[in-house]
Amino acid sequence: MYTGPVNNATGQSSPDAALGPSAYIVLGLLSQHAEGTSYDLKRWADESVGYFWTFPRSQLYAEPQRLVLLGLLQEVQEDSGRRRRTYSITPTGQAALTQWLTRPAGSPELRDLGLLKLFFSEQGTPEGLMQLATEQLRLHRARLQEYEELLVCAPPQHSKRQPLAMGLLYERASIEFWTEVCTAQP
Amino acid sequence: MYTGPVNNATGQSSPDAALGPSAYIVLGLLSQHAEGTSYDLKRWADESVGYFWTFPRSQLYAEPQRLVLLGLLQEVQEDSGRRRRTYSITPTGQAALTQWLTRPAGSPELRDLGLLKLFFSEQGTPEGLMQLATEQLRLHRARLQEYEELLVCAPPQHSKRQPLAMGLLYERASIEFWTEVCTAQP
DNA sequence: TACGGCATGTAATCGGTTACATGATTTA
DNA sequence: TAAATCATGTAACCGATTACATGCCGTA
Repeated sequence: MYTGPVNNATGQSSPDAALGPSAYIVLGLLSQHAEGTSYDLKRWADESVGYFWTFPRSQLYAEPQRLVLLGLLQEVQEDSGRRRRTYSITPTGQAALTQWLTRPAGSPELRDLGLLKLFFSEQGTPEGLMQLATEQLRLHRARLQEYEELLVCAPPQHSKRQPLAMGLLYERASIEFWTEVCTAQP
Repeated sequence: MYTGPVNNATGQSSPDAALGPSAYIVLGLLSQHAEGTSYDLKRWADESVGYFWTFPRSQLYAEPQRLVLLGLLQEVQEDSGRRRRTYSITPTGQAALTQWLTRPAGSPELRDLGLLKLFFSEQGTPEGLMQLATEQLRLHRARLQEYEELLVCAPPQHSKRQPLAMGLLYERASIEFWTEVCTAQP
């Protein structure tokens, strides 16, 4: 039985309690690079986290605005021309970022559309299944090659090379898997 | 037992091109099992696709409603007691499902919060990083064990065992990876 | 100077998540 | 029969995606 509304909030919410991952991507990128516009963020993301975590460009316009309102970012807007906004991280923002790093990350999911289709593949034709498998093989092979090239010129820091290493392991596993799917077809 | 009215839609057959993955999960599950309530869907999902693609329970109330409006599902509501809704797939829905299967799935993403934190781990402490790595190791090991047990009693069809096989590969790769992260720390 | 591509932003919409709420059934 | 648990639904909010627009700049 429900005994009434539980409202234990004092109206003073912990500032960064419920930020999404993309908020921390913005904070993280602005912590590495001193400052940047939404467009800069887009470029930085595309060649780093973008390889395993993507989102549309418009997020990088909306998200910083929210973070400014929360005091985690500081914004400077040109007063002429394009009036573009340049963001930088505040001490509060930096604190929120490092505090986020200490919280557990939880269990990741594969969330793979290809696997989903495979799971329901009985509803389709064997040819369709084969198409799916060969498409996935092609994509994973391309990804793998891309990663191998990236690894050559990747920055020396562990934190930047390691995710790439996981990418390699994942792509190789995927290639093994879809190859197996291909050959297991009657 | 089910005496309620059939809620049928205007069946506008305009392109279903823009349905999200969860729509197809619902369609797929209702294609395998003849019919079911939202709660049934939840149970089926939890013990099948739920291992690599999760979503909150409330989705399984909202999504079928949308699909009924589109004419892809048929709904029968009890007229007494809980007035619960039982859904079944229509021929149109079945067609939408099989057609979805033929469309390319695209490149999957890791979208792993742990990797994200690792990527930004320079902003934190070495101890925090070690915590992250050991947490991830623990979670992946638990997942791996779960999958191995599932494999024993999994249904014989390829389409159901194969995603599990990918799960095994992924978990093993992840364990290898986070172990390496642990030992690479100074 | 016209054009194409790079850069920059907003609005509308919708799916997904969280929180709220209650009915029905089993069990202590 | 009270309590716990299973089962079922709705509402509000918000992040994320899509679509819409337009400004600036290098170069042909």
